[in-house]
Amino acid sequence: SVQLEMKALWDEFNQLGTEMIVTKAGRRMFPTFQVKIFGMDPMADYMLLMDFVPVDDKRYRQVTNTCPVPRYAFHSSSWLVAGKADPATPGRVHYHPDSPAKGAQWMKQIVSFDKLKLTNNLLDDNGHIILNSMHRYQPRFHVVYVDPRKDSEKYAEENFKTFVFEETRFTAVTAYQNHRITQLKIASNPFAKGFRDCDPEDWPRNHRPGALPLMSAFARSRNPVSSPAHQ
Amino acid sequence: SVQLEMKALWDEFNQLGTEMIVTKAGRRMFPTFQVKIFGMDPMADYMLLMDFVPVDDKRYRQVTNTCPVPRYAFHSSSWLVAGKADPATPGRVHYHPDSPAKGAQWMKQIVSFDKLKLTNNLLDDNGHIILNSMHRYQPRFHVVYVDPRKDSEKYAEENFKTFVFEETRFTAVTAYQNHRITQLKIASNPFAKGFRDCDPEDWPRNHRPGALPLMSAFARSRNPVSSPAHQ
DNA sequence: TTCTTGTCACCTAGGTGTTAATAT
DNA sequence: ATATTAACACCTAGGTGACAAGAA
Repeated sequence: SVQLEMKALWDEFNQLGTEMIVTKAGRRMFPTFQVKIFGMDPMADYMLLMDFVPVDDKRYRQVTNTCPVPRYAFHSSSWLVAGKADPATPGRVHYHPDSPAKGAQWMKQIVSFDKLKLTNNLLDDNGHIILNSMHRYQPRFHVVYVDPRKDSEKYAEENFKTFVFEETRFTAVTAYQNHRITQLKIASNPFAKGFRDCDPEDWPRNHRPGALPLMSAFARSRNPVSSPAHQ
Repeated sequence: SVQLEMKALWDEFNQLGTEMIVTKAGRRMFPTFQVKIFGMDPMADYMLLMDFVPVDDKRYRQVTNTCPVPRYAFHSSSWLVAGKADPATPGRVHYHPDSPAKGAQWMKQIVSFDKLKLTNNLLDDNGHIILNSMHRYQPRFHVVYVDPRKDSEKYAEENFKTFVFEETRFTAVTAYQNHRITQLKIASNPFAKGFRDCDPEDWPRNHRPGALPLMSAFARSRNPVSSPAHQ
């Protein structure tokens, strides 16, 4: 069995509609996909990998807020279907760089996919995961038992196990669309500390799930709740 | 067979008498021990590891230069035997973190031991290599073939191969003793760039073996050649 | 108008020798 | 006198969102 790490943080992002930046050079995910694994054979070899499947066949676009009141005249509020998905990207797979390794090795600490990078470059030759911007994806985690038997291909089915955590779904974007996502990233990603404007001490040390994310009063006051948009 | 990388740099250090810093927290080696490997079975598993053996049973001390002429009144010039070695340190071993891996994996790129750290802390619990300061050591590189046979212990001898490069010998120190070693480290280690005082562009790009190391004229003028000391 | 790209200041994380203080 | 330690400034290396300019 597999347990998602930082589930509370994933939930918080998922509630707002997680966005992940894709760039030509490749961008890491935040939160990072990390799991604790249980129940492996300590002496057997396993490969760990991830892939990403489209959640639907839709392309998204940003809803423009045309409210005339100045204080609401910022940007946008929620997602709108913009048509059929773009042609599928090469369905790449990311092997955890420690693969293959013994079950004991995998289980004795958190397995972190922090080397995994997302790109929108269809011609990428760095082995990064290629995604279409403005499309939604579901990360999947796979465990492959390295079967020592000579005819191991026959048992491919039973040596393969997939785990899906719906709270890790996200929209690939080239720039953040939802300002609250931006603020939550800034508040919780150590590498974005330079953009914080309050309570630098309080995160993530004293963070309790359900507590308000650390945003400036300004950020907190606007963009109240994203609600489904009807055309 | 195994080929030492950066041999020219190792030779240059060795000619001056290589010193490696040891600290409580652990210090990397510079130059880093790196090798190219040939002739493995691409499909077989191997473990790669290093250890360090005392070159002799001597303890060293610095020769004090008592020359009264001011311009030579700096510090020291060469090494002197100071007595029998201190009690042996725990003979630790450093496994390359990618171990075990297939021969094909090891051979397709340079194998670098840049995670290896040296410490003088006898109680170290970070798995670092423990050495006595002011003692000389010979790094050794070992390749272990992971024998799939059930009674593999019987073949331990033939599945084990050791490589020694004498030019990688060094004296463990807590602070540099030979100023020319300091200067060569500063000139060739990118992390010490902040201490360079000339030709910042010229190293190591245009470095030819045998060329003078980049030192300030001041450093070059003093400490001319270390010669063996007789008591 | 909407989306993408490249550059940037500002971070994290950690590897350098220097230096002054301390230990032996 | 010699050896060790700890704090420090200055690097490498690379992960952030902001922003302005460009592309579709």
